[in-house]
Amino acid sequence: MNIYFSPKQPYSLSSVIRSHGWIQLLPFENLDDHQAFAYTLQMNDGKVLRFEVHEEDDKISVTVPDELSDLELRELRQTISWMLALDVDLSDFYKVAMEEPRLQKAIRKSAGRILRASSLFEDVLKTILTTNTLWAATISMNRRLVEHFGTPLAEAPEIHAFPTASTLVNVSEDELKEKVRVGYRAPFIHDLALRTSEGSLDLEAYRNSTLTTAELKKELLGLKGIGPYAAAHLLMLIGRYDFIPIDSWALKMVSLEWHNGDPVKPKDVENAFERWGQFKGLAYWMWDWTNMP
DNA sequence: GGTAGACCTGGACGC
DNA sequence: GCGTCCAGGTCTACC
Repeated sequence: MNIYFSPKQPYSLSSVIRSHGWIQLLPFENLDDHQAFAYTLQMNDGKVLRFEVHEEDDKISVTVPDELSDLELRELRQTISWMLALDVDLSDFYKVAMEEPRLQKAIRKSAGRILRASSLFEDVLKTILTTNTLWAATISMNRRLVEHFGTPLAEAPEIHAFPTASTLVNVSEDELKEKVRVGYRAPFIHDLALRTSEGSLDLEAYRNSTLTTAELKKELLGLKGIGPYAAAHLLMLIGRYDFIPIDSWALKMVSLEWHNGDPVKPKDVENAFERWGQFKGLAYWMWDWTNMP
C-alpha cells in the first residue's frame, strides 16, 4: 500500500536525495537516477521492511508493506518524515539568500533540506566512516558493516537493514577491523554502540534538544571519533546551521574563491561565511562554486 | 590554544 | 605483482 505526505512547499525530493552522499550508502538505494529511493529499515519491534519513496506532484508517496500494525505505521510515518526533513522550514533563510547570486541556483531547486538516516545513531556512525578517508572507502566500509551485521529482509536475504547498536555492541573491535576494515575507527564505533545500547547516550534526543547549538556541538565533540568537521556535519543534519563542516574540500574551495589559491585555515572558511550568522553552514552547503549563479 | 605526529585503508603510480 | 606514496579528520602529547 501507499502512504502519502504533503511537505510544506517549496519542496523537492530530488534535491533532498542529492543533498549529500548518504544516498550512496546502504541501506539507501538510489532509484530512477536520484528521483526516488528505497530504504531498508529495522523497526523498534525488530521487524525489517523495505520501502520506496517517490514524488507525485506536490506529494511524497511511500510504498510500504500491507501488513503493518497501527503502531508500526505511526513509527514509519515519523521515521520517514524525519529522513526527508519534512519538519525543516527554510523560509527565513530563503528570504535573505535570495539576494545572493551564488545561492540562487540552489534556491531555484528548492535545495537545503538534507537527507537523514532513520536514526542519529546511523548518522553518527556513518559520519565516523567519512572521516580521514576517501569517499570510495567510506562506501566500502559502510557496505561491509551493513552486509555483515545488518538484519536481513525476510523476503530478500541479500538486502539488510543498518545494524543496531545492540547488535554492534556484541561485535568486537578486532571483528570490526577484520570484517569491516574500519581500522583505528573500531574503538570509536564500539564505544558509540556500547553507550547507545546501555542508554548512557541518547542521540535521538538531540533532534529536539533545547541546548544551544554551541552546547550541542560540545556534546557531539565528546563522542570518540567526532571532531570539529564531523560535529558540524551532524549539526547540519539535525537542522542547526551555525557551524561549517570544514574538510579539505572546503579549504580548497575557499582558497580558490577568495584567496587566489593560497593556503587557508579553518578560520578563513568561517570568516568567509560569517555574515550568514545562524545560517552559515547552510550558505556554505548551498554555495554555487561553479561561478555560474 | 596551537602544533606535530600517529593512526589506517585503499587507490595511484612506478618498477 | 610488489613496494611506495598519498589523501583523508581525529586523537594525544607536548609546548
